[in-house]
Amino acid sequence: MAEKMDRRKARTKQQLQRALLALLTEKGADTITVTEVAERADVNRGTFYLHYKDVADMLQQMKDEVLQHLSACVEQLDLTEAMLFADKEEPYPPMMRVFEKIAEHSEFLRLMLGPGGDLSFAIRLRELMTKRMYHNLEISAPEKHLIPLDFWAAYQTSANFGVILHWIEGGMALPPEQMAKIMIRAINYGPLVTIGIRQAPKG
Amino acid sequence: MAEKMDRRKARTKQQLQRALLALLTEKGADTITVTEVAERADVNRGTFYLHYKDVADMLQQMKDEVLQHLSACVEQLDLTEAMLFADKEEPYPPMMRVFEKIAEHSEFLRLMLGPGGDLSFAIRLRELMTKRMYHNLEISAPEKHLIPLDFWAAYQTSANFGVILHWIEGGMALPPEQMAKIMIRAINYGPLVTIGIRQAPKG
DNA sequence: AACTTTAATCAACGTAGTGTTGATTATTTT
DNA sequence: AAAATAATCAACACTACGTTGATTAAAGTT
Repeated sequence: MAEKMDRRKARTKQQLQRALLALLTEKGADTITVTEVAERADVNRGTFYLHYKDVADMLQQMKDEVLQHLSACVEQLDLTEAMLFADKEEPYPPMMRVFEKIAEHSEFLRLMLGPGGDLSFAIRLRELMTKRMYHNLEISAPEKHLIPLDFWAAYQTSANFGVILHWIEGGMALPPEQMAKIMIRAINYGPLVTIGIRQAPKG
Repeated sequence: MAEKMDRRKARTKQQLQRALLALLTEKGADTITVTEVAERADVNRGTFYLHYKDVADMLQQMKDEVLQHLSACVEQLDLTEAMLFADKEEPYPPMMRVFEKIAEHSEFLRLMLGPGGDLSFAIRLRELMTKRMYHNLEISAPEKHLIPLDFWAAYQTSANFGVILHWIEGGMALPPEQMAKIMIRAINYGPLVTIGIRQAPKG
């Protein structure tokens, strides 16, 4: 996947990415020009086109990379396993690793998920986060209920995503370990109880 | 708030808005030019500048208008009142009016909340939807709990917003009446139970 | 209906960013 | 040391921008 890259190519690509990141903290993605990125990166404008088609393409590639990284972590999650940890009052390790990865890309994620961010990216990330978490539960969920199943899923997935968003927006004040705990609890003590998949905790 | 407008001014403004809406269904907002909007609206390019600063400004004004309309509806909500209707199995009328207003602006909302939409707008809408719903509850919420209060709020508000998003994304298949029911149930039978603000329903 | 005010049109202008080209220089790999 | 690859630079035509001033059309006003 990652072929060896010419040192020069890798270096200028990094310069360009840093430049774009810096510009994103200053102004909206829409208003950033190739000229600006190149100037900021101290690179000839023509050089930019040796790497990317335009600014939008560059951003897209960066998004894809981050999602790729996060995806690998999320793949490791197993909700059934996670529930055991919730009862033991311990953070579920794979969940911790997810939050650590998020923290690793904090700057980029904060930009892409805040106002001025990219809704398409947020939607993809939400799907990534929740698809795997619930794909094995859907079968066992009851057919008829107070709320249609698809709406229940929307409720649940958005809720979990909202917790993550809140963490990112708040500058990731809490450590990944505590976030893992909170997340598991949210999943465990949330509407899962209501919908009857899981027994209510004693409290 | 709405002063009488010269017929011409109102007419061309409408033409421009229709043109922008049409273009938004075809391509990303970033790539839409003043020239395109003017051409599509069958209006001189210079005329555009008599109404808006640029395309971004035009979109912003349209967003503000829609949010203004929705805000008026949401103002009418009272969560305490709403809970009574949940028990009675009836849709809470002010909630219905909210969903009717959403349906009224369905085209625009679908565009702004889907991929390619505007995250800033989504965030503002989420805040609008949920701020009023929980502002009176926060006081009565317990201090210490399994999940920090701000994370619980993030969970809850995102969850509710997710339900609305799901409805919009799905083409608003269910009628506002049924959505009002679902929404109230989600609020009522959700983690409110868990956090102890409300007694668990008998089921 | 005549008058006045306001909008929209049109052509033209300099400006800025775009995407590409070909020739040249610098760096890395082999 | 030689070959291959990247980055630089200047120049190009092109497109959209935002603004201007003069003109025409349509609305509101008395």
